[in-house]
Amino acid sequence: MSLACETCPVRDRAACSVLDEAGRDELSRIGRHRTLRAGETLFAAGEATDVCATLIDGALKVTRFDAEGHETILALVHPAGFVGELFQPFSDFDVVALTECRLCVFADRDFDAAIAAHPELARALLRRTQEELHASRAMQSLVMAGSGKARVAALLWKFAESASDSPCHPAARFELPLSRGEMADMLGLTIETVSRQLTALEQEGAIRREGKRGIELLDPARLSHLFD
Amino acid sequence: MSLACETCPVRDRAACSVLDEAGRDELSRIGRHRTLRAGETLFAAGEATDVCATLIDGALKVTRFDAEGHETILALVHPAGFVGELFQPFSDFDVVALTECRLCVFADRDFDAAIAAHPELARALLRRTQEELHASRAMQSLVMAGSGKARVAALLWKFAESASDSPCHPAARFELPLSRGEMADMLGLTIETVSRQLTALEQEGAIRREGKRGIELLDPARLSHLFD
DNA sequence: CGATATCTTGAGCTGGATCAACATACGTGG
DNA sequence: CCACGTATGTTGATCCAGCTCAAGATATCG
Repeated sequence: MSLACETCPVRDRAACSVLDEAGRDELSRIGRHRTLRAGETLFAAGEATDVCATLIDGALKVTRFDAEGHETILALVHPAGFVGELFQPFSDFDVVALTECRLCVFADRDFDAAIAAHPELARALLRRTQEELHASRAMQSLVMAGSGKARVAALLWKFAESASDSPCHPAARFELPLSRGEMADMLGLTIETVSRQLTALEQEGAIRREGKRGIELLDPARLSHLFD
Repeated sequence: MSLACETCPVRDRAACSVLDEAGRDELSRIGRHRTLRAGETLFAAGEATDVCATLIDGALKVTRFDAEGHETILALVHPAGFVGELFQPFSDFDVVALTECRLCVFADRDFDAAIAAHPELARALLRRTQEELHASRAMQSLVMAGSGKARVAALLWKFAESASDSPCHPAARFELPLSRGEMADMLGLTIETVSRQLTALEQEGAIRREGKRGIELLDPARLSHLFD
């Protein structure tokens, strides 16, 4: 079998995990693996969106460039996540690898057929998409209403949560997965402002920095009360 | 039949339009009509989300209040639109009627069963949700990157498009469906800034105002080049 | 006709952007 | 191993778009 689902690290978390043996076999025949180097583009804005994919390993960003060449990061995609606009002919966003990535890629038309054949797959994808919509709206409200410090604090919190094994409990110590510039692009701020807010948070005793990317949460409560 | 789908004004645009006669009959048995007065709340943040709904008539807003009581409008819902988080136990957002509304309401558990029984319904909902996600991300990038004038111009454009019968062509003249305050809440600006940007756009010759809510597009190109 | 809500306009203030300098890490080749 | 170059991050100084506060203007309605 080409896709070797048996050894897939996300086989029980990805959308395809809701399928039975036969369904997964079918998907494995229409899909193919692909790897991306860090910085490589999966879809580009303006191009035809004829494929979709499940991320097996690594991290992707969904971004948009405005007229002046400024990049906005709209979402991050983690392993087991799904990308692709099944129903829109052209993409308005770029999807780019942040790190080296392994993906399971499907042609849109094949995947749409699989959705029709396997209702539970459609339902799983619906669930995923509703969750993404929810996350997008949460981000939108943060960016629209929150101050620079609140945005940085919320992003730190999100990273702390995803670095922790127990969900909804932030890790006390973690490494930032993004550079200052990437954080700025996610938050609609500049590199300088992100840097200054991190120093401010450190001076207030909310966090401690270790090197460029290491963060220790000294006072999670103080951090979380800055947003929400 | 309780829901009288035969006379429903959105029967060929709503998610349920993909169902055959039998499927629609089934839905009509599990759903019920509800009307909301302007300002009435359908869901409130923090409450259990045990129902979902298709909007038949009127307009809804999806909003969030931050700690200081500031409201952010995250999305508008138009007739044939669908609201409801099928898979999340509690809502993080309020859904409130902007105008008097008629809705077709379903219990989440019933609707989920209908999705399982009718794959085409799941697919239709998936499509709708992907489109909403797309719209949410477009809004997010506008708010993160765009100036005040760009945001106001983009909102005018959106209203002009939805006021026009032909899609993708803005109406030359239309009435603003929102107050200045509601526009400000959608754009992450203040009432004063929205008002000032409208005056600026009028002085530049891009638009002409007629009374408080009437807008005439004098120079659509000048307007649209401000964003995107 | 006054009362209340909505909108516009003006005058300053401020948070984050911009511009600029410096610091630190990390190769790569001499 | 060190010298240098590049990428990344920090800090300082200034500027400006949009916020805040305040005053009028324009409905709309009993």
